[in-house]
Amino acid sequence: MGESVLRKENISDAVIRRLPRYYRQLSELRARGITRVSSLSLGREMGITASQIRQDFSCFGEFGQQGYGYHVRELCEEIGRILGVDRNHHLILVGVGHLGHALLQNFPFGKCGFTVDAAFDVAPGVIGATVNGVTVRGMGDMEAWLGKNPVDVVVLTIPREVAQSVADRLVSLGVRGFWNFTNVELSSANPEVKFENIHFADSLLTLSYRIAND
Amino acid sequence: MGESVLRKENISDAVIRRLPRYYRQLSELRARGITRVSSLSLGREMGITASQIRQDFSCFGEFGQQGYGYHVRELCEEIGRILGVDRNHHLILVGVGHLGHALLQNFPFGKCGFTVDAAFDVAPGVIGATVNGVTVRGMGDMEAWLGKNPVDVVVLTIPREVAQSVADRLVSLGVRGFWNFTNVELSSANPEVKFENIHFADSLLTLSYRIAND
DNA sequence: TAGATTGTTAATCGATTAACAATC
DNA sequence: TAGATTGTTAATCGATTAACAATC
Repeated sequence: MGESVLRKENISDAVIRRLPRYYRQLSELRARGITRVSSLSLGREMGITASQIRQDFSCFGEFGQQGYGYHVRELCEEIGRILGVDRNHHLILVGVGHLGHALLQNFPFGKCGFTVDAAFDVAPGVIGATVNGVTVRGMGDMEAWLGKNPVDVVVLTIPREVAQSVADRLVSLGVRGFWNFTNVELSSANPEVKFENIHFADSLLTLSYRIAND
Repeated sequence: MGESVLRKENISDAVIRRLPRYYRQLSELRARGITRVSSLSLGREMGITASQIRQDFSCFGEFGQQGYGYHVRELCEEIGRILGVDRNHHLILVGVGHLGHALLQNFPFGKCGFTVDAAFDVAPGVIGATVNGVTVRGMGDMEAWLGKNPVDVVVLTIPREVAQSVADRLVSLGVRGFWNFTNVELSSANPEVKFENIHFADSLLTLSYRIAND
């Protein structure tokens, strides 16, 4: 028990997307001082079957104990490790507009295991500024800066028109992960490069559909 | 052909979530001046099988023509109607912090079919201000204001601690749709109430997982 | 020990893909 | 007409749920 090695070859996207929810729920149980949880009770709280929870966890190891359930802190830390919360990834943000600014100010990058090393923008007005401890640099400095400071992920909060070209440029500089807030589908010839999209408009439109239909 | 009535009883969530992507892609084809598209070519551009595209569309009507394919403008408008882009929904935003501010400034609510009627906050500093044409009111005014101005959707950009209680309050005032940016799972006893979540942290954590694993 | 609950195997369900007759 | 492509039915694939032996 307790080995956080990958046991299954192909973890489905559906499973991966449930992991952060487990992590959140377990963190909350922890905060509430609860030390033990069964798949049944966790499932009830999350609206998920106990079966699914056990199946999901079994992709990554054996974290429970028959007759007892799961130790909340251990399971929470285990899932945190699976998600990479302890890896101290490095990240930069490109595009310090309203949204980029809001993320720099509010978003708990640290809690997700990320350190924000820099921000970049084209507007002379913001270049040189410091937002929540992060220095804003000119986009022209990206090559030199990334040469010395490799990063794992780039947050893209730039206009959609330039998203793909900026992404291409960053891929050529070694970036392999993009947190994409532009409402376009980005792609790369290199399959190692991962894109995670936050499509605001898509999200609101599904809500629009649902309030009018089901 | 061309009837945008619901033909299937239960449209799966997966289908609904693909609709905005179709809408985006078709809008782009339109902007590029392309008038005709087949399920095969649309699928190639989107990384989806032609079969799936035809299955998806057939949930809502018969929009194509054998031997020809789909008329881009018609199909785009049809999907826009399905998503409710033409319904002129009304919306308010609650929580005018950095993120709320950014959404008010940047997000194209109008293109999604929404009119922003007001914003609310607790901070005396922002109450009375106008952000991108939207007046910020005190949360104490919500009851009176919503009594006179019913809305379809509330954007929640408030601290997570107060999210559920504010949502409850709004549900009791007749709100049936929430665009939830707080990183908590909200719920309502009323199954008519829909929650659409944007979980930033969950999204970044799945990216964190993927850059380290597959 | 008896009861509880796991991890896993088997059964079910639903979603995706393939195939094809209909027809523009 | 011949070629292309639809909408739909059938086949396949994968994900969820149920069942249960193992065991704490």
